[in-house]
Amino acid sequence: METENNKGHFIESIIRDDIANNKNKGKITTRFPPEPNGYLHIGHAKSICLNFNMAGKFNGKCNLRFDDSNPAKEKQVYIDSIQSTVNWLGFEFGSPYYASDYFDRLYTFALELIKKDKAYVCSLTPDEIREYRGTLTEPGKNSPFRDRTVEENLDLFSRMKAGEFEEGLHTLRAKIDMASPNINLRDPIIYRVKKASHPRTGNKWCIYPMYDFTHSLSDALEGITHSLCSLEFEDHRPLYDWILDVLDTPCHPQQIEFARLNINYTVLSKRKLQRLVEEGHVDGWDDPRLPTLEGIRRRGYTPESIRKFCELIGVSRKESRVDMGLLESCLRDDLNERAPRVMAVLRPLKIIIENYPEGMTETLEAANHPQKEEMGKRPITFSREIYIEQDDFMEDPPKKFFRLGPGREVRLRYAYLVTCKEVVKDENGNVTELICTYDPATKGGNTPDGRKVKGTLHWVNANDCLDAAVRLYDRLFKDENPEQDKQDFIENLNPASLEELKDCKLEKSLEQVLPEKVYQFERMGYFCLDSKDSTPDHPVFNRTVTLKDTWAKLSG
RNA sequence: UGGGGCGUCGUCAAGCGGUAAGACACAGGGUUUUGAUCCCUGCAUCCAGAGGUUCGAAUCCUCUCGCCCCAGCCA
Repeated sequence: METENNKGHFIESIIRDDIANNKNKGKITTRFPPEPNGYLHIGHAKSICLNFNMAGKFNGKCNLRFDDSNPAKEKQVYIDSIQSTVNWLGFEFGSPYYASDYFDRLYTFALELIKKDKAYVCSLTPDEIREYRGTLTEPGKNSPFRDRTVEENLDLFSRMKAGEFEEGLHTLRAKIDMASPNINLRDPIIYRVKKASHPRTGNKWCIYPMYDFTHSLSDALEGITHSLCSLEFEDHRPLYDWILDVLDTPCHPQQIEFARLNINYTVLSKRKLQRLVEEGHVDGWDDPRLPTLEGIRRRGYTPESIRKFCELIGVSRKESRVDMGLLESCLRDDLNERAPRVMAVLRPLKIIIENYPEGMTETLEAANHPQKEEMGKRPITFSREIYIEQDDFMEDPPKKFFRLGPGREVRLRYAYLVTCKEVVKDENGNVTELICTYDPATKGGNTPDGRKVKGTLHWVNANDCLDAAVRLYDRLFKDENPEQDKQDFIENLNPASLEELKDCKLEKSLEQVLPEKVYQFERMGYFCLDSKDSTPDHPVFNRTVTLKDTWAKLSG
């Protein structure tokens, strides 16, 4: 799949060089460090693939580590969901790691910092801290508590840990430089009091380490060699390095930043996704319209297609917005290979074949995949009454329309050639039924006389089919970039992102299928059983993705 | 008008001083019992702009322009 001399993206180049120079003894260890405060989305998939693939490619290891240092936002459900999602994507991580498992060691590191006079307990209020921090263009000023003695700091910090102080009264701050042009270096807070119960450590702690402190040290403790993160952490790298330089740590991982993923016609920020769910614009975190991995999975996306997508988009430092069409293309590519073909009529129009014997039923053979004989064949039944797609008939068709019309002949896939003899309408002039004739010589859809038929339609036997509901999904937003400032992205929601068809007729073989198994409804797209709302009595199918549709493009 | 980044085809993205890969999209054509798949073909004389260095620059230098990130006791 990849050429031998392909050097890969810039991170891969760095890793190759490091291995060539025997840095870290030639070992590679990466990590995927989600905070368990939400569900994973396709943007996380990029990071997951990057980290696991780099480790895999160079005989290394990738840790799944929960960055759980803020109990106010984190929950066990997210921890569970994240693990199963990473596994579903196809990556093995053994047992997960938790930053919370390092709380004791992190506390000891904080003590070390204090003893080295590189940290102090600050008793400014939150407002004062902000004030003292300065602005983007003005330097900050030193906290009046900056010169507390080591003893005093040790005492105060241990009392913070003991729970003697309420939230907001004291913080532990790194003593760096209040005049630094990099705001992250203006004595960043590294510990705060938070009297919250933690999903894993319960009430053991009432002080919790901040991200920069936790992350750099967790990386070092795990022997991470390459700490890959997104661009917005670039400004944090000096702090990451400062912490690891000042403290006596097992190693000093290299932080490398890359651009996070953006995709058009959707949003990929936890906050925005959360709003969509909480305000009820979608039906939960696993709504098939959402770019969450649980949503995408329910929709019918395969892990393989997501991994392929992540490979194709590349890794760079340029902020970009990838075309949703590429994701869909990866999906179709994969589904085209593995999805069995089947026939289903979504908007039924009844056809009566007047010269076909009443009460007769024939069993015909249909291929499960036109290009893959090994996928076998299945029986389908045919009778006097069948359904075809409403869109496959036009009373007054344009010349380029080669489906059914009055007097026209088409092929019913795997069955017979039929000709439309009569159009039956109701009192409002709506077409309700078609009377056709069939040519017995064309069984199987063959034309022994060699005559050409342009159109081949899918159909379902009216006397031997399954009733089902089918959900047609479209993009969630109308605009390519729903996050444009000025307007609220909610206003950009596509009102037609979900259309539910309730009177669909499916071929009988679909009777006992499992969710996540995707089928191609020939000429209609790829579909799978919904994992949540489907019941044996009332099956519900989701449209995973449409087929490429040249005709739709031509006909507007 | 503080600091840190980024600007190569419509969208991603290779390229690392030797004369613009690839993918998606798009446009033509062929095959086809899915207007699907598959198969051909085309698609940046040009790399944000302007100067400069060089035999030679998207690649080096200078300046200009544009966009993104940072002032949570979030990560």
